[in-house]
Parts: sequence; C-alpha cells; structure tokens
Amino acid sequence: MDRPRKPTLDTVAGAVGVSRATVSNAYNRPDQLSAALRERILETAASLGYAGPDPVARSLATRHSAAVGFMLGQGLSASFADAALSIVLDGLASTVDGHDHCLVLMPGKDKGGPRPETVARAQADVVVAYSLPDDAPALTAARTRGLPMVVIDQPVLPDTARVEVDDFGGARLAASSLWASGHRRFGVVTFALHPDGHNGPVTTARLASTSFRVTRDRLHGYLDVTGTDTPVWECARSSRELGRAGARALLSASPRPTALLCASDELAFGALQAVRDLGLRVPTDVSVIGFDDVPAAEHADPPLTTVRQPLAEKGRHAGELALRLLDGGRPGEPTRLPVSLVSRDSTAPPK
Amino acid sequence: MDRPRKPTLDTVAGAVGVSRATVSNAYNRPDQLSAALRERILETAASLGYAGPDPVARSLATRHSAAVGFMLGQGLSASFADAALSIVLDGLASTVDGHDHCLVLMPGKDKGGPRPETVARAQADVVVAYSLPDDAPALTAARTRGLPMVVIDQPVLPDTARVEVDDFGGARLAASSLWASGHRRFGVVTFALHPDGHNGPVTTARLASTSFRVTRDRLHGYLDVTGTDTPVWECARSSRELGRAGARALLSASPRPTALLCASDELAFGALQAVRDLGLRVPTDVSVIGFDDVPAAEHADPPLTTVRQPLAEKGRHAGELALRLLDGGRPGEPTRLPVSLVSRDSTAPPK
DNA sequence: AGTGTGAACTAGAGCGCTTCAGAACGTCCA
DNA sequence: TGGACGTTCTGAAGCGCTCTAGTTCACACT
Repeated sequence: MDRPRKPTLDTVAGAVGVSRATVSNAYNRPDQLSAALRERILETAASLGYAGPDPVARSLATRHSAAVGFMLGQGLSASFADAALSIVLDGLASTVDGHDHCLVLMPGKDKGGPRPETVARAQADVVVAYSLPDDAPALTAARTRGLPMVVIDQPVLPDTARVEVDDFGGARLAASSLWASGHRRFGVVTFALHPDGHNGPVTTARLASTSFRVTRDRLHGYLDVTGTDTPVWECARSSRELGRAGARALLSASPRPTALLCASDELAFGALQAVRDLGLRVPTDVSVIGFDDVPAAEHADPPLTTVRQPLAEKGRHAGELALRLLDGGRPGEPTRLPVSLVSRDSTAPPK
Repeated sequence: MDRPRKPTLDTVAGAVGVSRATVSNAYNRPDQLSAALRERILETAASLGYAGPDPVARSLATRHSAAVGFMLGQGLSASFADAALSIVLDGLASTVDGHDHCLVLMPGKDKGGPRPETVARAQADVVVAYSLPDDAPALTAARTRGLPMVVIDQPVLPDTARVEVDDFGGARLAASSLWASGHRRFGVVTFALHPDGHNGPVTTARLASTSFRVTRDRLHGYLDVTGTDTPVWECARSSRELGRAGARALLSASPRPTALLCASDELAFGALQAVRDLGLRVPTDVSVIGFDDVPAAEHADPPLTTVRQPLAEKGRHAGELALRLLDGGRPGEPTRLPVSLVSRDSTAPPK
C-alpha cells in the first residue's frame, strides 16, 4: 500500500534537470524561459503525473488564496428555495470564477449565519456577506481575521465595501401605487425579522428590534404608507408554502384586506395561491404585490406586480468589489442599485 | 499606509515568552500545556488581534485543507432553479460543515462542468461530482490531481466512491403504473441529454449518445415501457418554464398523448401548467408524472404523482463518504438508495 | 542520594511553493 | 575589443504553521 509520493515541483525539476524556480516559471511566467524548455518541462510534468503547483503551497507563498468566501444567513436549501438569492449568487460566482477564483460557501446554521469557527478556518482572502442578521458572529469572526469584506444589503461596517438597493424606497413605491388606486385595507407578508424560526403575527416589539436590514427596510417602506397598525405576518423563510399560509391567515381577518404586500416574490406566489384557496380572485378581490422581480414573476398566474431589483447585477457587482478588495483596492462608496415598480396583472383598484 | 503586519504564531509566542510550538498547541492540543498558560496565550493573542492559526499555512503543514469541493454541471442559478439539487447540496453542506469542513463550490460553465483550471486550483482535498457529463474535463482534472472523489449519480470511475439511485428502475416503475392503468400514448419531457443548450425534439442519434447518466437512465426507463418511438422533448435545463414549453409542444401532436412522463418534478410542474394552458385537465385529459418528489410536488395543483428519491439523504451520504475518504478510507461499494412511486392526483386511467 | 515517571515545554526540520537578486552567456554596437 | 544590455536560468530565503523527538523539571518512591 506504499503509494508513490505525489510529485512536486522538485520532482519535475530533478527529472528535467533544471532548478525548481524554472519549473515554477514554466507555470506562472512563461515569458521567463524559452518556449522549448517550457515545453519540455510541461511534458515531463505530464508524464510524471504532476498536475501543476499545489494550490495550498502556492497560496502560502503568494499570500492569497484565489478564493472568495460567501457567508449566508441560512441553510442552502432554504436559501435556494429563494430564486432571488440564487440569481445573486450566480452573478457572484460567474464574476469570481471568470477571474479564476473559487467560491467558498459558508451556509448559515441555526442562529443566523455561519459559525465563527467555520469562518476562522475558511481559506478565502475576502468574504461576501449576504442576508446575515446585523449582529451575526460570523461578521465579527471575519473582521478579527482582518479579511476584507463586502456586504450585500447589510448595514455599513467600517472599512467594508457594500452594495445595496433601496429597499425602503422600493417598498414605499409599491405600497403607494396601491394606496393611490384606492386601497385602504392592507396585509403584509414578510420573511424573517429574527433568525429564530418564528412564524406568525408580528408584535410591535419584535418589529422594533428587527435584526435583518432588508426585512426592516421593506417593512418600514410598506408600513410608512399603510400605517403602523397594518397586520404583519412573519414567515421564517422566504418560501411559497409559508407565504401561502401567512396570506391565508391575513385574508381570514374581517374586514378582509384588499391588498397583500409581500416582502418577496416567493412569498407573493404563495399569497396568489392562498387567494385561490379561499375561492377569491386576484386582482378582483385581492391585489397582491411582490418584491424582487424574479423571472417566475412574469409567468405567475396572474403575472405578478412587483418591485424589480437588478439581482444578477447585484451579485456581479459584489463579485467585482470583492476582486477589487483582493487587489488591495479601497472599499469606496457603497453602490446603490436602482429599484423600480413593474406593474403586471396582480394589482388593480379595489372593488 | 504602512498597516502593521498581521500577527503570526511567532508574534504571539514572542509576546508571551514561549515557543511557537506551545502557541500552536494552545490552539490545537489544549491537553499539551497547562490550562493557565493556555489561557494566558489566548488572552495575549486576542489583545494582539491574532485570530488563530492561518488556515493556509496550517493546511500546508498538515497536508489537508478541511474543505470539500463540489463540482457542478451547470451554473448556480440554473442548478438551484432545481429544488432537487438544492436539497442534495444542503444535505452535503450540513454534513460537511458539521465536521468543520468548508464547501468549495465549482459551478459549471458552458460546456458541462467547471473548467479544469478551476479544479486544478481549488483548495480542497476531496471532491464531489454531481450531474456532470460523463466525459467532463473537470473529472479528469480532479483525477490527475489525485484528489479522492465521490460521484453522485454518475458512472463508476476506478477508485471513486459513489452514491446513486436506481433511476432506470424508478422511471420504469412510473411508466409501468401508467401503462398498467391503460395509457398507450405517451410523451416524455426530459432535461439535457448533452451540455449544449439544446431545446426540442430528440433524435435517435442524440439519444444514443446521451452524455448524462441520469438522463440516460430515466429516459431508458420510460422508453423501456412506452416504446422507443415515444416522442421525447429535451429541455436544456430542468426548469418549470422549459418544461411548460416542452409539454405544450408534445400535447399539440395528434393524436394527443394521454400521459406525460417528466424527468424531474420541476419539468412536471411546467407540464401541469401546459395542460392548463391548453384548456385541458389533469388527470382527466392528461396524466402527468414527475421524478424526485421535491417538497413542492405534494402541494402542486393537482398534487403530483412522482418517483421519490431520498434527496437529503443522498447529499448527506455523499458528505459522509467524502469525509471518510478524507480520513484515508477506501471508496468501498457504491451505495444505492431506494426509489419508490408516490401516487398522488396527477395521474389516472385514460378516458 | 539515586532512579523512574509524567507533565510541560522546545528545537528544528519540514510542508511545496514563489520570488528576488544575481550568475552565465550571448549579442550588438561603438 | 569591450562594455552595455537582454535573455535565460539558478540559489536561497522565506510564507506561517505542525509535529516528532527531544529536554527540563518537579515529584515520588526506594
């Protein structure tokens, strides 16, 4: 079972009869040696089964690992049940991969965000944080490691790059359009205010201490228009099923709301279903509005009125910021991406 | 701008007045030094802003990186549009994270799987491959690096751990139940046979050279029952929208199929929609059957008959295999997880 | 006093690579 | 003919850590 030791740079150098530095150059600086020699080295390497410089050793020597970490607020399946997150992540991944960087995923555990130990051991030299609670331990862990960081949709941290959208403004926009068309009785279906898995109506106290920036802003945007006494139903995750249950609960009040404001499209899809469940019609009986404008919004039944934010762009931009930080760039001003209201067929004036 | 150099083990050792080895032990082998000294070291470390041993250097010294790579056949958003994949990935991630390992994601590019360069540079010491074409370059790259590998739903490779489900048997099961209940005119909606983005009817030649094992097996399972002249529509990805379009195309044939066999639930959801689009009813006019049994299948309208495979289990098991390989374990026999037919309301005998 | 023992700590050799300051050897032009 | 210059290749010093094989020391036992 004495499997042969894996070949190293030295092995190859010895075999070809050149110095280790030259072999290294063959891989990293082709201009530093003659094409012929390089060819010879690469051939010998291949015949020895040498797959190129060891990434870890290289990282140690160069002091960067060509990897960006991604810290997530939730588990993977929960995260990706939400198309919006997938799209952002995809934008990030392709940007980063295009520059030969890997993506190190740190999914959230129970209490909002990855465990600090995970963060401490991750081989990444920049991290991107998304949908973490404002006080996530992972954030602290990344800081004490001195990792450059870019946050998406999160509160500013000193020395941190940031990309965000105007969640408050977007939500306000949506609510205003409904208000302007005559709606006066609203219900709000939101995703988590706190990372504790709560499902149900939201109390004022809970609202006041909201630990997710995005939730807070969207909620405040809605309530700013509809009034703070608007009933709010919290779902632990942004999922169709939970949205359906929440909407059903809100719609069973009397007088029944004439419009449902949802914190995400995913929740709105559930709301659409809930309206049908109760034998009512969208938008005749109830208007439903979403947030994100994921691709499915356009094909929903009926097509969903929603607040569009440039999701892929958000991921791509975060990726670029990360790469820039990696290059020693300064964080710079936060980038604010535009939102807009996309009117489709799930909203109409009340009867 | 001369930011102070980051503290290292040596810095801390110097400050406390002990050897580097002792500081290392303070972190990795608390039993090797007195509790008091350990405490003192940790305190000093904290006050110096030392966040613990550098992961890269540690990996070099220990020769393992505490990370498992995950090679994917497609881009992230495409992947996660498919709930099945998310669930598998989530199972994998939690297993792996529970053992203090990171997940390095290598999403696929255009031509089936991550780029070989990406794989060559990934800091992982075991990789899991999922839904790659059988001949993906990433597979070769991982091999030449000598990385232990576990493949999910892919053909056996020498010296590779493997978890799989009986796709052929599952598909056969589904088709047989329909056949037994009297159906004779079928249509099949499948996801990609080749990583070339093709959408449309499938030719015999294309079918014969299918490069994804899963596709091949499910297809063959269906066609084994329904006959090889059954029309098959290929969708480039497993998405609701593409499934809808494909189903619509198949249903416009005359005579119209009385049953649609879909390679995934996601495609089946699209098919459900397509039937409605045409003013027909499920299952009265058309039966629809899926594959995977994702959570949404139960809540579809109507609830979807489908082939269940233990998705989370699959991911978890792959994770465990990966961890075992990391520990120097042998690949062992492939694990075959069970499939079963879950009958719900989307299937019925033909009129 | 001599010996054995275990606990607490250290020295130093790597891990596999990059990189910088040269060395060696032309070539070219004055 | 000689020196300035370019190209090609080398030597050796790290990168920050782990780990084996010690050394030291206090204490107990005879």
